[in-house]
Amino acid sequence: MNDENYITFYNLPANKQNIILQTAIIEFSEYGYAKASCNRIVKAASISKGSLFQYFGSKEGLFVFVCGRFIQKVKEAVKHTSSIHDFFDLIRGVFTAGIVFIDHYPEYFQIYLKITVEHDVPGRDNFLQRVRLFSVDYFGVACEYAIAKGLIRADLSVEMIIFSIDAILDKFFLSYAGGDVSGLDLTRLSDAALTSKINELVAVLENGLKTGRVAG
Amino acid sequence: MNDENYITFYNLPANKQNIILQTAIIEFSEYGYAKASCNRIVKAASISKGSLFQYFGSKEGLFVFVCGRFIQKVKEAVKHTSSIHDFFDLIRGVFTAGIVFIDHYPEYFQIYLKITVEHDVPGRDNFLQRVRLFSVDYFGVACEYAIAKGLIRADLSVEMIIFSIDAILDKFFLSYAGGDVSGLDLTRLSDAALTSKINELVAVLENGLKTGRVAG
Amino acid sequence: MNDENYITFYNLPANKQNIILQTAIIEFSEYGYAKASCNRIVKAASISKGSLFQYFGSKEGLFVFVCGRFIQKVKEAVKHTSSIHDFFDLIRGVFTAGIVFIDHYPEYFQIYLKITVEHDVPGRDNFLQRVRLFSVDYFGVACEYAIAKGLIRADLSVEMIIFSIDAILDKFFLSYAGGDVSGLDLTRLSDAALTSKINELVAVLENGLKTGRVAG
Amino acid sequence: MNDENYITFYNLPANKQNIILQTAIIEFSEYGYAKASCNRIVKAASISKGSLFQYFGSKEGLFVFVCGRFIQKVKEAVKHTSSIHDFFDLIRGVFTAGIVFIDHYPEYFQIYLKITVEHDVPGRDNFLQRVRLFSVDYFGVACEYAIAKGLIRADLSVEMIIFSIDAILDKFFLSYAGGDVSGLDLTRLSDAALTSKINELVAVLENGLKTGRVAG
DNA sequence: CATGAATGAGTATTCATTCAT
DNA sequence: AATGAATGAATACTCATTCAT
Repeated sequence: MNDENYITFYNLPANKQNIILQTAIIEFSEYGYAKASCNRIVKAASISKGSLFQYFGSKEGLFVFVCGRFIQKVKEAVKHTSSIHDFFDLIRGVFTAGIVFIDHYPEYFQIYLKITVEHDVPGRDNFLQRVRLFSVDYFGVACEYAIAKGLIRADLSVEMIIFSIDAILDKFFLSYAGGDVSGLDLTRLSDAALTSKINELVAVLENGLKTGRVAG
Repeated sequence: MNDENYITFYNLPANKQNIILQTAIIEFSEYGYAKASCNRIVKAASISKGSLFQYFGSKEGLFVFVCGRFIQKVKEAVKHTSSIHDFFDLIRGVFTAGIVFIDHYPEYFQIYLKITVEHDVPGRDNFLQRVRLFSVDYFGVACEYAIAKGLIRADLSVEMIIFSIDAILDKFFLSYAGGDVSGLDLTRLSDAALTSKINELVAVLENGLKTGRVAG
Repeated sequence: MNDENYITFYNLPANKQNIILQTAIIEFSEYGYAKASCNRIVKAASISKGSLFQYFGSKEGLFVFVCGRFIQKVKEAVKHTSSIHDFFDLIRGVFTAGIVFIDHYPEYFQIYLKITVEHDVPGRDNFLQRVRLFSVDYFGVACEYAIAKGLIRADLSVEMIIFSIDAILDKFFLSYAGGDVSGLDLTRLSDAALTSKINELVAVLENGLKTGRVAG
Repeated sequence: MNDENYITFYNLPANKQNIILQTAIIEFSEYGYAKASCNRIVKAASISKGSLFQYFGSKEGLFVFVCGRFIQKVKEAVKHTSSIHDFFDLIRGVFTAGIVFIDHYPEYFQIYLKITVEHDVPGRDNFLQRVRLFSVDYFGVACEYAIAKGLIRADLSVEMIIFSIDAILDKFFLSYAGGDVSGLDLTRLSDAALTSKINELVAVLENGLKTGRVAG
């Protein structure tokens, strides 16, 4: 399964493709890579064992395929935020985009989380770099622009600014997806309540925690 | 493995106990709970299969035992920060304590990360609540005190303040432990460079990102 | 192994099916359920370990399958006695049918005996109710009819009449199958000798149950 | 564990002996011989593994010991019936003795049942011959005497007479112990109801065996 | 005499992958 | 192109017995 990847699979009727893909996504999201079972997948998707391996060559091939689809969806989800020009509005836009993504593709998000901590996942590093939803490449330009305009403190490195933003986004999405065991439960909040939480977090990023001004 | 737990194990000579414990820690840190292999453990620790189950009753028993040791170590690591009174110094203290912990027990930290995303881990929720190193319970009191003293903005909820701090700490430790694939590599930094990064992050928390003051 | 049971097994060539079934029957008859070994079965049947579980899903699945076949055979064995109208001839017919069954399927009879005293056998109660070869349901109608006709003493309850008959049949079959260690060895008797024993036992029952005196 | 059997065990304080014996009895009654676990026994009896094997040499040795005690109890239970002179009163006496025995030693009775169908039980044949509670040796003399006196039909062989009686006793005790799945449940009957059932069964035997007509 | 740690073959079951049809 | 039977090493776990202390 090196070159002409997945051609047999693409010849399948679209709805059969979808069933197989969905089944695989669910399996990987539930069990991660290593514990996912091809046996369960073929049973749940009602295809023969031989077919799965004909389509994807191996468990690994299937997983790489699923990850590819994942990345496509991420790109689509983030696309429309590119028109936002204010730096902190952009952050808010990313919060929103993330929520929408998790609502649409909760299993993909689970897969992402699993891969994060699982070693020995094929294509792990490559995948994580590409999928890391809203990171360096994305905020980098906007951040440098904001510094240049004097809108952001110049005594902070771009690197650590983005790190801070990423950190809060990561934890927020994790909590929203229900995977966080810290006190905060974002799972069952109304849209308004959620927006309020987001505003608080952006406020922290914007203005910090202290009452008296320190430096600028 | 309910009552008089681990008595057989405790009767073992100390160095044998250590070998077994270490072997188990390494296995769980590498594979998580589900994929960890008792076979590999007994082979690596040079004990018989029967012995492992005599000591811990089950894979689960062994895991719970390892987690217990983990929590002990966490408690020790955090203990000395309790004397710090300035809120942001406390945060710095926690950064340092975390680094020291990860330096001493990198495998424990890996286990923690694995459990974070793995479902069906015995005692998961209980463990995560207890081990969640530097969170709500820990910062809560100090934070409320700082607000009461007027040192921290009152327009932010304690909940979201702690969330922000946790978020940055989590990601920092993750990056330091080498598990983060974001651009930032904290793995090979000198102590001075590390301190500088920490100071930047605390600065963000203290004063936020913006140049002009917004509210207070 | 819930739905479409045993389909893989049924796709096997008939003689392979037979080998596997026979091997399993022998194993269960020799060791009962709990002590029967899947390892021994696959070795004796010359199939791979994986195959056995592909066919039957579990040891339990295999056992249930074997029991199903058992019940089929029992039904066939008893069928032809339904045309017998005289009550004591019917009893004689059941003696004969039992002997024929044990001759044909001695291992099945052993399985039946094992299940009788083994707890924790999957489907035990259900199985015993269905297989209980010549019991309440079977003799019940005939017995009530005989009482109504005045052929059997009315001062005995149907319940205890059947109990008595069952008791003697049970012990007879047990002795015939070689499992009884009472003085009586029915194992190596000629047909004529066997018939004579049966007649003696039916005579006891007849005189015990009948209204009119027969002999003495 | 061949010659000076169990001497170490007999040196134990009586109540320790009892605990060990009881524990073993319960284990064997629940699991039969093959599936009984020495591990469970030593744990439940709170003795060391080494001790058990010092006392009894092996699982087999322990089992044989338990069986020996069993036989003692059986002998005691039947003793007092030896004074009964009427043949059918003797049968009634045996019914009663059996009930009393099962009430006192239900586990022993379970062991007996298990052994009945389990092969590869050490000393099985020997044990079954000796324990077979109320059989040939016991009824033999009384039966021959009754025939000689003309109280029992002479056209039946002693062998089959005893067989019939044994059959009904066996099934009765089995039902009483709750191990029978035939319609009859003797488990929860009052003493009076039980006596009534016994009388019905003895009536069947009496009329079946006696020379003079009794009732009908 | 008592102890209990050590053992290794045993148990049922699952797995990704292959390949003849 | 699709099938699905076959595989054997892997999994966690239990066992009766031994023997040095």
